[in-house]
Amino acid sequence: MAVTIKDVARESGVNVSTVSRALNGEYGVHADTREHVVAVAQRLKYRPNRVARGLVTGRSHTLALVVSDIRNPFFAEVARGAEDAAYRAGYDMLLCNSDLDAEKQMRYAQSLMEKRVDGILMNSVSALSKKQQEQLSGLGVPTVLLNRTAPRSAFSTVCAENEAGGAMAAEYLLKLGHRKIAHLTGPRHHGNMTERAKGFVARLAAARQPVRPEVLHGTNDFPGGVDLARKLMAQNPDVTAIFAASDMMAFGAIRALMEAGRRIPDDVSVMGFDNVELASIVHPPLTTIHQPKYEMGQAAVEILLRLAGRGEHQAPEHRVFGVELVERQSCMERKA
Amino acid sequence: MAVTIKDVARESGVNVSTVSRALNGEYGVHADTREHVVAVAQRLKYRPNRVARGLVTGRSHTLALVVSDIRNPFFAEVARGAEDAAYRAGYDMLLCNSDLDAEKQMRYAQSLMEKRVDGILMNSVSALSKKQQEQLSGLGVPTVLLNRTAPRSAFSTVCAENEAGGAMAAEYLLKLGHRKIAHLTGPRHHGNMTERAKGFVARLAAARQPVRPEVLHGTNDFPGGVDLARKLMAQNPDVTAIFAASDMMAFGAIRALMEAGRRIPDDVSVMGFDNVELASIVHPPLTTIHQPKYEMGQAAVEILLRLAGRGEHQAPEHRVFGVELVERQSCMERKA
DNA sequence: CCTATAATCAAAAACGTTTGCAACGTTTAT
DNA sequence: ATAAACGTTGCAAACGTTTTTGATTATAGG
Repeated sequence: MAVTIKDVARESGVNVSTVSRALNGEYGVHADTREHVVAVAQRLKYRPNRVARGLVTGRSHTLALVVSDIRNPFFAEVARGAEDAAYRAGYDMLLCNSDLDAEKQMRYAQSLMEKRVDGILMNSVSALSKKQQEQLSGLGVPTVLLNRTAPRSAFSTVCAENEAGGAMAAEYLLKLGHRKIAHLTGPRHHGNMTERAKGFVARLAAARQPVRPEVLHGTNDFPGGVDLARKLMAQNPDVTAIFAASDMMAFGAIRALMEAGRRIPDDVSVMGFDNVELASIVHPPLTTIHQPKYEMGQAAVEILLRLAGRGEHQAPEHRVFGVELVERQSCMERKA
Repeated sequence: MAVTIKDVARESGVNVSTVSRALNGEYGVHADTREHVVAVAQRLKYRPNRVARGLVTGRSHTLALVVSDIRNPFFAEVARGAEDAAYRAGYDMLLCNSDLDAEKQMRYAQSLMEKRVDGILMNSVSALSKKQQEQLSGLGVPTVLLNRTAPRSAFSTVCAENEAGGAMAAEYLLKLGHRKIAHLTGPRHHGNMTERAKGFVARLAAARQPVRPEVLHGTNDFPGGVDLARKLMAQNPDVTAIFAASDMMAFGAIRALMEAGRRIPDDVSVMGFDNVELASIVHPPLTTIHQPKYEMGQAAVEILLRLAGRGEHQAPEHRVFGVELVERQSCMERKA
């Protein structure tokens, strides 16, 4: 039905191998024949079957991005950066939503390597057991982990300076004169979030007059923020500043605080982490720690492409991105 | 290197064809041999090469979603619905960001059919010329258009009741007593946005005391909303209600109004369209027209799967989803 | 006991490419 | 003049499946 390389060969009176070489711009075919073949191919509207090509070359020119949920604006931004980089290199990108579900994650991984993807960009493997992680890295397909420092594993990684970011937040809140401080974060052992907390409390503890923040664990999303903020108001009504481990949690906290009649930043200052687009849209505009999401996605596929290039020889690569505080209007000096 | 069907055949002492049938659960292989083959395959950790399979079957078990930008929360939601449906059916989904750029869109389309995707879910083809559209539909791969009523073309479509939604907004604003009304929308001839505007002005004109809204065209995003709202305040400072054709534009408008010292909803009421997650997060929570984004994505791939199932015989399918007004706190009765 | 039928499997032909190797004619070096 | 080298092309094998066809056996019926 579709026109194949054989049709082009027959029509232009040469062998299929010559057509292949001509069309792929390989060395060793006369300029005249190449020209002729190209013309015929164009006339017949020939389009190579990449599946067939993939079978013999062993490469699919396809990457995969597996995130917990593309609706999370953080991942959407990363995805865009990744896809742009892939597109530029002539690669396509599969999208997978894992919900951080271990079984789903493994099923995806299986399917992806059955399709011979050239590389996988994964959000997190924290839900996976040690054995599953080994199984994954044993698949032999280049993999880079996002927002995860895994120095000793076979995986490459791309992440932000989470710990430094936490410290920056602490520094800022301290500078504004806050002493009663809380930290709202995700589940325990959440990788990068844990790091943020670590940097935050460490910096607070290192102050001239050390402060021990209240840290509450919950789910890393809007409802989680609402929930934790309510809990906080119940048990520690006198906090004047809150640092949330993600913007979404910060939004939730703001909602809960407003509903309780607290003014922001007048009564309580709120900080986030990520700097998603909405951070500048909400009211009040959120002061937060920016991490370069787009660039991180981009960098991840660049690593992937490098890894996929050199066949077996894959020493993992690691890349960490700087963060910066972007000051908006959700924080102010503590009233005297 | 990887273990192939031949290895399984050799190891279990049968022919490859038998292995294939056994593993695919086809008729005509003895229960004992099937059992044995399955056991061997499991022991060898055999994973079928889907590229090879795709070459002979002609199906890739892959769908493609091409949207203008996955960072748009509307598309993220659609994408999630689509991907979930695809996953359930054992399909993978490619993600493409077109930026509504015609050339990029065509390049994607080419690449996708070279990879033999089984179906394409496209955001819009409005940027494409007539000729390009024909070229696209001539590709022979099932395609469903999102948010586009294209009754006469070869494409299937999934969209929301845009016109009715616009009318609902008008009705609501009218009921609140507003008479000086503006509509902020996207570029002219933007398909679904045009329909929203149409329903909106029509309903307004049909009122007992007809009102002619001010309608301004701009870009369909946050900055566009900011921009248009500023323009509006300059030329029509006395409007008391604004209906934006998308939530993102509404957010922009809110920002501009607030910066100008207008209170919402006290001074001016604002409505959006889409009901993205943020709509309930921003302050004030946005009154908007909800469209079932997740379900629309889902429905789109269901259609795609049906189309892909029956080979050539593809009569286009059309599905339109109802919308509903969700009332929050960005609108109030016009002061007497 | 022989044949018709069904069940099970093996053999081989596809699917559409890429690619190593041989063949060929022409030029260059010896 | 002959051999070597080179540039251009064809031939055929490979990639890992599915699927069609055909062969072999077992089962049953007459």
